[in-house]
Amino acid sequence: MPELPEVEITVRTLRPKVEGKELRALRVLDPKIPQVSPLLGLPAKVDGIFRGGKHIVFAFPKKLLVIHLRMSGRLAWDEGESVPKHTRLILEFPHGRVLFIDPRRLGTVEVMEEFSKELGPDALGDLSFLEEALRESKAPIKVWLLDQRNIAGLGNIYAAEALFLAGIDPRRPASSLGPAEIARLKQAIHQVLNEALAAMGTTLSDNAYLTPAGEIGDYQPRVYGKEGLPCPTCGTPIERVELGGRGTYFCPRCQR
DNA sequence: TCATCCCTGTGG
DNA sequence: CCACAGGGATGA
Repeated sequence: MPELPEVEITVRTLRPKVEGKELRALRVLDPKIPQVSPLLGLPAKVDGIFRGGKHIVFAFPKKLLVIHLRMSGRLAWDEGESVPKHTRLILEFPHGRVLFIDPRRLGTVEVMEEFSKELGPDALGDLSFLEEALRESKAPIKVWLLDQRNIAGLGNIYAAEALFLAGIDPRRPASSLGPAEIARLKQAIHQVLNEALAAMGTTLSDNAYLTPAGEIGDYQPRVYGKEGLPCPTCGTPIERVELGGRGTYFCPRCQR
């Protein structure tokens, strides 16, 4: 579910709630999740919360608590008492709590000394590295963009959306993109991510993603999930193919 | 570089 | 019932 914009919105929403606050206790409700509580030495003050690719990092004076939401996870800020269905972890603060809710149980929770993941440059940052990096891979550009070691933050929705805006066929080998196409791609990635941030992310029909405040994201994909529907630009039916095992949506006329 | 697996839920 | 799902680690 969550890609860079959803994770970034999550972090921004939680920041004023948890930064500088004391984490009193941590309750693990799912045996799949490791007992991280002793590792953190609670209670402990949250120095900061930040995003690393799609990871959410709670920074304590000596340790980091790193959460990845994977497909169906989300964090919620809650000041009530009830425990919603699929709650896997609860971070207890004096004035409220953070709930990790994850129906599919694919999300991960770990404690690290320092943040070290094999992540490429952040998708929101300077993308000038793409010129050279794309030359070295024959993988389909869509598959390349989804590999977090290449570029961090894009997922299945926004990779498809960026390629649509750039007018690039997702099946094209990365190394086949010319300078003008790469320039369009860089611009399109930033545009799509910034649009999604402004919209507070994307909430699909299943409502799996909500901000920590419980609000939906208003981003409206142009091609993702739109198989058979008319392309917003030219009206040609959107097609779906499988790339790297993931559903991939594109306009066969606008994207070449 | 690919399939397979991890899980559970939903929609056709 | 089967297909599919905003992600990623793993092993062949």
